[in-house]
Amino acid sequence: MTPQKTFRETIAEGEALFQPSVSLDCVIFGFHENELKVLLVKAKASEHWALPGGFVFKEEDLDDAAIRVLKERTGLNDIFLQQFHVFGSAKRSDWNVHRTNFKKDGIEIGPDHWLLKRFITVGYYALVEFAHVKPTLDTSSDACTWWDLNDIQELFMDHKQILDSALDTLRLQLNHLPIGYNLLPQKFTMPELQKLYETILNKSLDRRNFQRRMTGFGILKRLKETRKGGAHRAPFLYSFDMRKYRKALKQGLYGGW
Amino acid sequence: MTPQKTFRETIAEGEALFQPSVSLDCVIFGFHENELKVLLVKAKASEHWALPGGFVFKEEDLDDAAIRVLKERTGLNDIFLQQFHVFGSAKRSDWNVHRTNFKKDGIEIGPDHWLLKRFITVGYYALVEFAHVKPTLDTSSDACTWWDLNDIQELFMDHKQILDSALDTLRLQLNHLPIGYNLLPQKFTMPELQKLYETILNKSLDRRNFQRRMTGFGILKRLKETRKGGAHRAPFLYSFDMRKYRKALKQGLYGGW
DNA sequence: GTTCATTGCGTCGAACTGACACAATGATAC
DNA sequence: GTATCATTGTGTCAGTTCGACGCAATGAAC
Repeated sequence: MTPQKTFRETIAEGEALFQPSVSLDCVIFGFHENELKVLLVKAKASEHWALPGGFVFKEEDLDDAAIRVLKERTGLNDIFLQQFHVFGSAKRSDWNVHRTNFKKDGIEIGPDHWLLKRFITVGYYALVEFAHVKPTLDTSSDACTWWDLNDIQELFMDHKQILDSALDTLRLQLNHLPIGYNLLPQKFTMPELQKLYETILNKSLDRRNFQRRMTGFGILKRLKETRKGGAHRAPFLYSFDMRKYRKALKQGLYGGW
Repeated sequence: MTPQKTFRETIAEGEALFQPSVSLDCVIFGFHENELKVLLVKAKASEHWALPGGFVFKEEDLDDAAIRVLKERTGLNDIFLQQFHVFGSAKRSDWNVHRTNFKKDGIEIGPDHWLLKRFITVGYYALVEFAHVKPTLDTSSDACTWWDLNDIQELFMDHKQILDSALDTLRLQLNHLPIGYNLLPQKFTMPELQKLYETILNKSLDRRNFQRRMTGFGILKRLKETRKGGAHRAPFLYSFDMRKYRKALKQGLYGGW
């Protein structure tokens, strides 16, 4: 069973397999070399790169479908994954434009084909540890790789808008959720954590105030080790105190009212 | 065209009219007599009360469908309305249980009828001014009325869960959005605004600190008038400074980082 | 006019925030 | 081996905010 064949199969049998009208797209964030990255796929159906997405099997929970898509693209289970918005504009998909692209691959689909119908898509965003991800092709894609957030100009259909919306959500969540755990390796230094925050917020923070604030949350454990090998003074390594981390995940970092 | 007839028509023609698989439900919050209220409908299809909901026309934007449902139930346009979560469990709907209820109303539907299929529903929550709402029946309901939040025990399908989720979202939004504008009349007193916050958060706040904080946001205008007629000192009336209010809606009340 | 719950305004110490100083560290250059 | 120097750990300090509470003014009820 070649990939091409399963792709054809999916296209042929999709209507029977999937919940109609509904799709999902994942904005998968990673952090590498002090830059925020997004995992994109090059869809066969288009010239453009796209967010990894998929459809929901008829007996499958929506959230499980998102977990499945993530697992298929990254090889990862047990990941921070959250829906953030539904994109339901009537005109958001224009698959008909892409019929010709299918043709180029020798795949003919009729004008009433299920793939050409209107889809309402649920946006999920995921935070993953860059080094653990093995970007994996699926049968409907030519490529699957990390993109630097700053290099992304135009994407398939409304996927750029979905991406921007996910970034907004991430920036908002940064205020009341302990984000670092999902994007950094288990052990990390304070400057690394700060770079992550600076990158997401796109603004520089005071080193000393940042440290005071983060330690103040009480969700970090300072280890005895330091990160040697840098050109200067070796910073301490930290890891998350999982008990307090989970508590903060539920309650939020700020009490609010 | 009697209501009963359009109900039958909708049931008969729905498959051709609506986007399959997708529905939406609205959690409509109001504030009255110092209590948080939710607008519910008594569905013909069930013994239970339900959230006002609907389906998406084939050429209609998802958000427009929510606006339409809200307009139909409340008579209101131009309302604070926001999607907050998608409920996509495969087992969330068990319409088959309710086939018998249709039968009681003399409506027979087959086992493959579109209404019995699986739906993924998008949850919207709305904040409305209680006094402006005219609860309006639709053709699929026996009743439509306000319920006190505390009196709601069990609802249709998973609607109680949807309601609880909306309330969580509202409580979270309270931290960074100027909420009062949508739930209170144009002119209101500080104690009234405080009661609203206390009701939503289910906890009492210090009168003086509340006032300092709210005025500190700079989105309120104190009017020259006072609310006479109360048994004691007449409190000043306030209204929202719309320019600063809209700015706060976009930027959030707290800077965060 | 007295009563009294409620409202407007203010105070005070504790906690937090932003800006910055200074010493310690550790690889690199010489 | 030692000087260099960017980077890190820790601390200070003034300005601001926050939670708790005091007190006088108000206005309907008696």
